[in-house]
Amino acid sequence: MTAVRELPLDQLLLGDAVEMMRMLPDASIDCVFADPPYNLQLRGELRRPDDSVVDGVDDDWDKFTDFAAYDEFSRAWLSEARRLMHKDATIWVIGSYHNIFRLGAIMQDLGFWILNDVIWRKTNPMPNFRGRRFTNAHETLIWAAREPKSRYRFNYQAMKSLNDDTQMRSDWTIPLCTGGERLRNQHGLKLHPTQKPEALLHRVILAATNPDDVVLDPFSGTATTATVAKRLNRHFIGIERHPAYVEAGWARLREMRAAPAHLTRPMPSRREAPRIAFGVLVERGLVPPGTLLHDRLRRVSATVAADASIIAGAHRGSIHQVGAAVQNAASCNGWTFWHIEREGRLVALDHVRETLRP
Amino acid sequence: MTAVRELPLDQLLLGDAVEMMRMLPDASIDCVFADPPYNLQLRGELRRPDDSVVDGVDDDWDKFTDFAAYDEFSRAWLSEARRLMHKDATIWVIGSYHNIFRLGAIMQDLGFWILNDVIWRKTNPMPNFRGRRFTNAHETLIWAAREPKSRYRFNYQAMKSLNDDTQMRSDWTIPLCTGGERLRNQHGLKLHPTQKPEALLHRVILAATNPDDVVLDPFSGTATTATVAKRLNRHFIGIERHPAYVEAGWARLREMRAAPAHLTRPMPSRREAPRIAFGVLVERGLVPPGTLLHDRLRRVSATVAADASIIAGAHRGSIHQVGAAVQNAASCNGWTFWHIEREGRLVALDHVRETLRP
DNA sequence: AGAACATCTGAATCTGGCA
DNA sequence: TTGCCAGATTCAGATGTTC
Repeated sequence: MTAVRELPLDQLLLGDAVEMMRMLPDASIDCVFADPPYNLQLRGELRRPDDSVVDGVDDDWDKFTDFAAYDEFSRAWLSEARRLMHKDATIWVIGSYHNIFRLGAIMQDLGFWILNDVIWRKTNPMPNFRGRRFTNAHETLIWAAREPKSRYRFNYQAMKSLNDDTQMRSDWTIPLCTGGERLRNQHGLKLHPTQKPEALLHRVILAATNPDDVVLDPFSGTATTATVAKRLNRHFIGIERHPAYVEAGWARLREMRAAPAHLTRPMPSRREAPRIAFGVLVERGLVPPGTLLHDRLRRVSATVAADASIIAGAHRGSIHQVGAAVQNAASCNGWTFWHIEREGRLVALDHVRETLRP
Repeated sequence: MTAVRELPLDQLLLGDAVEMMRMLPDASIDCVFADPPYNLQLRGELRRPDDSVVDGVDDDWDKFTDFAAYDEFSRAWLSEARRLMHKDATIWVIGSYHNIFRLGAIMQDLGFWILNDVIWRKTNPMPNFRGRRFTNAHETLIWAAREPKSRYRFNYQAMKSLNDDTQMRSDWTIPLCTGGERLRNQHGLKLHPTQKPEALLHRVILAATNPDDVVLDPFSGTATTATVAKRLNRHFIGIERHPAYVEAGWARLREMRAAPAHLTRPMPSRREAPRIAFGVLVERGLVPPGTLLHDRLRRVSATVAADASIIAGAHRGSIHQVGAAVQNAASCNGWTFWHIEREGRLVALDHVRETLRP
């Protein structure tokens, strides 16, 4: 494969993460999700965190050789990922205490701007059999923008909606991937040691992308990221070096149907809603010239002029400017500060404005 | 001050962390708890939606020019701490995404052996006022042994007892330090910007030390670590460079009474652990160690231990077991059997527990 | 006295579009 | 790039005030 101009959209690419990423063009990716292997073994084999817990090999880590090799490997793929990300793109990286501190520090050194660390709290973690430590009941995700000035996407209202209408917190309680979702071979053994739950990717993708965005997973495994991306009408590119995983991933993708497009758009946020100027309310007679505006407790009032400026004593200007002036404040949201009287009760301008929205 | 041979036990030392640690002898400390500056990089004033100003951390001690400066500072104090720790000692370090990845990587580089990363889940975090990120609802603790071969202390049964008789997980749900526990100045403002809850230190110290062990806190602040260590009959050494904090710490220590020694020993590990959900009340100070419990008619009484077991005569165990034993009954609901005295009246534990529910 | 309501606050890397 | 300014944005819990 040689470098391509056009992105290979909705593909699982068989090959090494860094080598394959080198083929892709700069600034072409909207979001990266990466579940990197955590250790480099002597034969170049890559192991993942859960593997080490089961096998008990975590105690055998040779820190001097392996930390350096792991850091070099991490810098290589993170640098390539950063090149592929456009200015406002974000990246998610998941790991455990074995590797996440190194990954986080390297990301900061490369110029990524951490937005949150997010905890995946497992409802059903593997117990600690030897009773010598706390049950390892979580993994850590780092969510970062390409750079401090990125104007990154965050679907705040969608996350709030997903969480009973309160802000989504940095700790997510989600079960392990088990049961029918867990891919198995002919012998009923799990196909991949660390298959992530689709619920986790659902939240990641819904939080940080829009429909038709391109999500890259450089350690695709059995294509959980790609599968959820397809369901949510996002484009995906997966890279995986084990042919068996790629094959299983394609089979999984064939089974997945995308949800109807209108259901996968994030909950519209007020920030992104079309702006409605106060003048429109005046023009259309909802707040005719001469109307009296009051603050919530009727301590101050103002009069609406025909040009949608308002007048309070010596102050004249926008609803925001005059609201700030009468409070002696630096700034003010006039939409929520000012009210009009309707049937004897005060109603915020913000509420009046709602009647103009679809 | 010059180097000492004997440890200055149960003292708050006024001075710089690294300089003061240099005075102390090698391999003399059993456990370190460190809450270093987080290197927050706050760019401007932040206001709540109601336009009030958030009182952020703007202290000089949290100002570093860049990551390199922060790393150098971190390597210096972590190296000294490691020299002071004996072979089997452990260290706890708390931080947020701003600094914890750098700290974790440096700890690994210095030869510490990470045992767990532990998440402090805050029940009542400050929201994200701008709706641009996930609510920052947790902080991360790293628990590490001095070296891979350390035979470190972990009071497994005490942790299990504190957690409803199931293994203590790596995520701990504990509220912020507020209310009466929060130290304030004459004007009612918080004395220290980042005072940690005693419940957090209770769990840390109970998990990883024995009575009479020496706990070092190189960034002692208002002496939360020292205060909880005293309550649990551990020795402490606190280092703090701000005289006002040291003074407040001494005042706080004078108020604290150590619990009776036999109540602060961890639950014997061979013993069948009781089925309780009582530990949270002990940890949060609602039923502090040493509290006397009575039955409704004050015919029998028992004493609360730090690990939430209770003692009545020769009986020691859960509130349920001891309740059954003193009645010569097959079983007993300790929540309704045992009462504490409040303003001269007996209140059932079940009622005390209600205050922790929403 | 107690319920109902109002106010305050906590380790925070906290906006975006247009001229 | 910088400056201006419209306007979007909060949860749990403790404490204080009013009815």
